[in-house]
Amino acid sequence: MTTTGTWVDQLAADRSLLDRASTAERVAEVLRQRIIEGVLAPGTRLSEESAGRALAVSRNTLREAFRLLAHEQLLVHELHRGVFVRVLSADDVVDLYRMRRLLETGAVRHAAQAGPELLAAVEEAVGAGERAAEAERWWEVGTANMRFHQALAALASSPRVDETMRQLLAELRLAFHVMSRPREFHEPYLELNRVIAELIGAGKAHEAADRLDAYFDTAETQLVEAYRSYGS
Amino acid sequence: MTTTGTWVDQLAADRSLLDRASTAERVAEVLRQRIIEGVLAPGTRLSEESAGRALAVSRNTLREAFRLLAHEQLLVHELHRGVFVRVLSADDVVDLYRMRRLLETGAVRHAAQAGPELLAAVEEAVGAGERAAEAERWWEVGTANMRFHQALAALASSPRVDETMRQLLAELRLAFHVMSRPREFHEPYLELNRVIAELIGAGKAHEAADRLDAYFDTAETQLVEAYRSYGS
DNA sequence: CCTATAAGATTGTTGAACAATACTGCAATA
DNA sequence: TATTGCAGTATTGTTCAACAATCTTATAGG
Repeated sequence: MTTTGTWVDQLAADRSLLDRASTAERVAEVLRQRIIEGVLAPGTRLSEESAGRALAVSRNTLREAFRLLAHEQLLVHELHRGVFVRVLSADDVVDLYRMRRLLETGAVRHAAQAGPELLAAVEEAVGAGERAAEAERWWEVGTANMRFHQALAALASSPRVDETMRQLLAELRLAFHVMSRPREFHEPYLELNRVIAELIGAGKAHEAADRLDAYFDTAETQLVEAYRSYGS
Repeated sequence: MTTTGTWVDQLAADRSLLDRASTAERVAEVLRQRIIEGVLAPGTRLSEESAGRALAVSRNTLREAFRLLAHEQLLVHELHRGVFVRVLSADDVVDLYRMRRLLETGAVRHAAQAGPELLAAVEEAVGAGERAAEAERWWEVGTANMRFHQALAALASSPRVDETMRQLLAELRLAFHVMSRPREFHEPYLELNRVIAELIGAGKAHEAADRLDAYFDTAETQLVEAYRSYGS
C-alpha cells in the first residue's frame, strides 16, 4: 500500500463520467429538465411518435425513459392512452408539503450531527436568495429558495433523503408553473430563511425546526389557495 | 345534474381494476415479490435472456420492468453488465434507518390529526405481531413488525409518505435476508411496539415519538452490527 | 505470475411488424 | 337536440430479429 489513496478516490469519482449513462437515462434527463423549466407544461401529451422523432431515439428506448420519469411522478402513464406531464391537484400539493415537512423539520432537528460543509451550504443558499432578490431576479429567488430547502434536508446526511427531496422539489415545480407572480410568493420567505439559517448556525436546532414547522403552515395554505384559484 | 353522484364515485374507484396493468408492470410486481421473499437473493444476476425466457416476455418489455425496479433500488443496473439484485452495504442500512427515523417519528408526532382507522391499523399490527410470536412464527413476526412501522408512517395521512415507506421497507428486506435468526432480532421489540401503540392511543403523541426515536438508536446499531458480521 | 490477444456471450439500441385499444366523425334513432 | 351505434384512423403494447458496443473468458506468450 503506497500513498495512492488520495488520487485513486478522485478518479473513482470520475468513473461515473466515464461510462456515460444509457440513452434512456439521458433522454429522461433531458425531459426532466424540460419539465422542470416548464417548457413541457403540465398536461402536455408526449406521444412516442413525435417525441421519438424529435430526440432521434427508438420507441423502445423512449419507453424506458418514460418509465423512469413516471416512477418519479413527473409523468403520468395511462394505459393505451399515452404519457402526460403530470397535473398536480391541490391535494397533491398538500401531500407534497406534508412530506417535505417531515423530512425537513426532522433533518433540521438533527443539525447538531451535521458536518460544517452542510451548514455552509444552508448559509450559501440563503445568501444566493438575497442577492437574487437584490437584483430583482425573481425566478432565481425561487431557485435559491429550493436550494435552501434542499440544503436543510441534506442536514440529515442521508443520500436517500437527498434524492427523495430532489424529486419532491422537482414535482413541486409543476405547481409553480401554473402560477405566475413568483415574486409575491417567494419574497416574504427570504427573511425567515435567514432567521432559520442563523438559528441552525447558533446550534439552536430545535428552535429552528419549530420555526420551519410554522413556515410550512403558512406556505402550504398560501400555495394551495393560490393554486386553487388558478387550476384544478 | 341528477342524484348520480354516489354510485358514479364508486364506479370511478373500480376503474383501476378494469384496465389491468401493463405486462412490464406485472413483471415488475412478480420480481419485486420474489426479491422481497428472498427467492432472488441479493447479488443475483438477472440476465435478460434467461429471465425473459422464464417469464415468456420479450427483452424490451423486461427491460422496462428492470427500469422500474432499479428506480425502486431493489435492482442495480450496471451499464453493459446487466442487472443484479441489490446488495446492501452497512452504510445503506444506516441510511435506510436514518430516513425511516425522519418519516416515522415525524408521522407519529402528527398522530393527533390522524383519523381513527389509522390508529386502529397501528393497534392491529401490534396484535398480529403478538399472535405470531405466540405461535412462534418468527418470519411472520417480522412481517407484522413491518406492518406496524408502515402503520406508524401512515399516521402522516400522506400517500407519498406511504409509498416511500413501502419502498424503504422492501429495501430493508434485502438486509434481513442475509441474516438468519429472525427471532432474536424481532422478538425484543414486540413489547416496545405495544407501548408505543398505547401512548399513541392515549393521545401522547410526542412521548410516543420520543420512544420511537430511542428505539431507532438501539435497533439501528444492533442491525448494523449483525449485518457487518455476516456480509460486506 | 502477469500481460496481451482472440473468441464468445451479453447488453444497448434500432426498426419493422402486428394486435389491442382508444379516439374521431358521421349517420341513425329517439 | 341529445344520445347511440358504427366505421375508419391513430396510438399504444408487445414481440422479434438484427447489429454494434462492451464485457468476460479462455488461451497463449513473456
